[in-house]
Amino acid sequence: MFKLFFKNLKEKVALSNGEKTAISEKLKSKEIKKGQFLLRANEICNYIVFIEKGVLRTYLKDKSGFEHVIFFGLEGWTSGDLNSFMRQQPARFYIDALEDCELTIISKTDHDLLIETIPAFESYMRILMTNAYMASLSRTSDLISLSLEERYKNFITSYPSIIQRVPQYMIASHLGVSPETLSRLRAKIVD
Amino acid sequence: MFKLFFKNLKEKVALSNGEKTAISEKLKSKEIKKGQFLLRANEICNYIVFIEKGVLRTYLKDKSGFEHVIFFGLEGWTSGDLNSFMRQQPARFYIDALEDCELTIISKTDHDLLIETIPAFESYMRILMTNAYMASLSRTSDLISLSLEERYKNFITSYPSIIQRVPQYMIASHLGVSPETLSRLRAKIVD
DNA sequence: TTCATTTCTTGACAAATGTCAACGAACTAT
DNA sequence: ATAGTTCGTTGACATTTGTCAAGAAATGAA
Repeated sequence: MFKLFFKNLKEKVALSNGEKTAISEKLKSKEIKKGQFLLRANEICNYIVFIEKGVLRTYLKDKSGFEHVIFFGLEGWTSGDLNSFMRQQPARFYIDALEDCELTIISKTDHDLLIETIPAFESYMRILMTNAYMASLSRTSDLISLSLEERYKNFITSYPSIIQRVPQYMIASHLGVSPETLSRLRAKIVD
Repeated sequence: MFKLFFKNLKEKVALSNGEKTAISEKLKSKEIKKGQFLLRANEICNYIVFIEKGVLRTYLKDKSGFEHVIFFGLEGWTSGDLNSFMRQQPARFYIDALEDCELTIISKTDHDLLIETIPAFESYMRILMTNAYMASLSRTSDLISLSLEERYKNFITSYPSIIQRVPQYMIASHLGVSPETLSRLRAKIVD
């Protein structure tokens, strides 16, 4: 139970047995099937999730109803609408399962409690947020400064497993272009 | 000294006088003049900075030498190449002053020490990183899902003071378009 | 003020990407 | 295996944005 979560946690912070137990008591497991939603826009995001198994997609809809993928979550990653979770405000994102998923989840109440009572947990969250921020900045930098071809090649080499597990039109959306444009790029690259 | 920094800090975490003094001892002030660089790509980012006064610009150069603005920092914001700072690796970003700046700075060594010895400081950094991540995600979402016109209007209403203090071609770069395109958009909006 | 520099605008054209539609391939459920 | 659905590719054309060049406007320095 929570196996990958604790593996990840222990890679980032030192943890006594007592702390591990205390954290453990606040965690819950949740399964969702392919196609099901973990969260929809305008709902309140009640927990952050750690992905033990499966693939989650986070996306938003623009005012024309078009979906834009914000990110994919694989085993070992965390997911959730952080803004909604932290501020308990309506979510901007939808999160659904692209494969059957096993998740470890922490509610807002328990998150706040663990932050206050277990310094190692606050350290963990700080490191998680710092890494997430750096990754997000890198994404923005790529979006703004690289050509589509460069972004696509980066993506393939950085996340080869996502390519295997996610339909191409969602990859296109994550790269910020239409499915047709990505398809044509791929045809061009083969030459 | 460090006035705005402590104001900001105290808004986010409770702080005893002893803690304030301990943090205070690790801070330094730095001034840089308009046009000077705080950091260049490939250098190591040795400190994170808190802006007491002035405007900083963070940007990167693509392989053609074109500059792309990642963000602007105003009074009350923090800046630095976080990835370079945290991992002590070569920076991807340039940071320069668009106005004369007064900065409060923390070195990597002192940052690490404060994180380890003062829980309130780690809380502060966690909150800072969480907010930065949420802001970055929001930027990515906007970039990927909004039209240029929507992004520009958002920018104007969210950061009216930046419009006053920063040349338009840098705003264009931040929005991810050429100066000419933004100029034409503005001409269109006037109608 | 006056000159030099930087910034902004505008036009003409090129390149990249989007949109719509058709079709075929791949996948799924029965 | 088959029928229905989803996904990927391709073509034709529209739209958006970029590029290059020229000149106007704004800014800053002497």
